Formats: sequence, structure tokens, C-alpha cells
Amino acid sequence: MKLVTWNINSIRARTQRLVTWLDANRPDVVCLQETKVEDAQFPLEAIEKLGYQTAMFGQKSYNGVAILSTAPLTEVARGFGDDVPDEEARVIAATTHGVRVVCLYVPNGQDLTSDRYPYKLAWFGRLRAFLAKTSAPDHPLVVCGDMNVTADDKDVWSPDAWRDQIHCSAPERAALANVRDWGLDDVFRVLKPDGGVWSWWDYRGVSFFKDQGLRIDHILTSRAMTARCTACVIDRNARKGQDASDHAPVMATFGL
DNA sequence: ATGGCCGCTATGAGCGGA
Repeated sequence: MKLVTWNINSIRARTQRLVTWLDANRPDVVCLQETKVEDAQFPLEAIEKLGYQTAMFGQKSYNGVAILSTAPLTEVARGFGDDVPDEEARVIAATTHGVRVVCLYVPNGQDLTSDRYPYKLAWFGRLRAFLAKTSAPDHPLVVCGDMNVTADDKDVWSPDAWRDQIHCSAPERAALANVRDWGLDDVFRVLKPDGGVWSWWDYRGVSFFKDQGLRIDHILTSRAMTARCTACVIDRNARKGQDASDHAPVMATFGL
């Protein structure tokens, strides 16, 4: 089973690129973030034509997540379903291909002085509570998406330039580590421990050309899924050319 | 030191992204 996570940065602006990539790579499960579209306007037809079923949780203009699968999607959950009033469409979960899949678009946080920063840190706490309530570390579970955090300096093209900046601050990294500590592995890092590989490059300037990026899109796997994982790659080619998302897809392959 | 690009909006300037 091949599972991919990709911050598509507007599915309407990128439908053709998504279709071309799916056609070429044929993943079984696709987790999308920043679809930026209400459910009624989601380009379902193009996706269905490729043989995917879709579970979506969108909103106008911002955020929005979706899971596509070649198999039925059951037990679909939208949002954390906790006590916190929250209008932001950032979480969708479903069971497919025998795996519980949680697709996340973690809040950006803006900067360390913004009120979005404590919201982001609290959001990770809500995520861990959601996982504890709805799953278990010994289940076949994949928690993936745009985490908007680097695990450590190995995920940063210039640790000095990014020190204590958003995506790289110690509290954010601790919040992500706390989710992993519940019982998940950063499977890309497990298979490629050296770092120096990015999943996001700024649109501005020559950052992609100079390969100045961050790894902020992660696939976290429960132990049973880590054991099944035979490959995990970031498709840098998908960031090239006109009309690319600023994120590249991250794809993991699982054996039986 | 700053912004540089991109997608969105009952658009044409401002917001959010990262």
C-alpha cells in the first residue's frame, strides 16, 4: 500500500497537477491539506475518474483537508470532536485499506508573539488527546500531514537562520515529540536518519533552486506500520515548474 | 534591514501562508 501526504495549496488551482501526479504514481491513499475549498466546490469528478473515493472536510478560502482512497473510507471523523469550539477545517480521519488514517493541517502559528502560536501549541495537545481517545498505539495507524514543525535542525536548510523562528522553536518541537511519544514513529526519519531533505520551499526568491527548504510534512506511523514500511520518499520533482504547490508530496510504501 | 511569491476574496488590496 502506498500512502502519500501532500499540502496541495488549493486543490482548484492545482487539479491538473494533482491528477497528473496521481496518474503517474498511483498511490492507494492520498492525504491532502490546504484544499481551500468548500465541499460542494471540491473537484470530485476529476478524482473519481482516477478511481478514488473521497472523504473531505473543507471550508471557504482557508485550510481544508481530504483523504482519497482506492478502497472504501469508513468511520470518517471531521475535527477533533473535543470541547474546544473550532471552526477551522484541519483534521479528517478515516479507516481504509485496513489502516486508520489521520490527515492533519497543523496551524501555522505565524510567529512566536502571535496569538496563533499558543493556539498551535494547544492544538498539538488536542491532537494527542484525540489519538488517545479514538485509537491506540498498537493499532495499524498513520497520522500524517502538514505538521508545520521541523522535528529538529536536521530538517532545516539553515538552522542558524531559522533558530527560534516559527516551525523551529523548541516548544513546537516538544509538542510534536509529545505526539510521537504517544507511540508513533517519524517513518521518513527512521529510514533516512541523516536529514537534509526538505518537503517545503518558499515561493519567494530562489529558495527551491538553491534547495533552501524545511521538512515540515510528516508521516507518523504506529509501530506495526513502521515495521511494514519499506520506503518513504519526498518527491522533489513535484515542486518543479509552473503552478507547483510550495510543498512536495511525501510517500510511504507499506508491505503486508 | 526588508521583501522577494502565491492563492484567496461578492478581488484589484489585504490577509495568511511558512
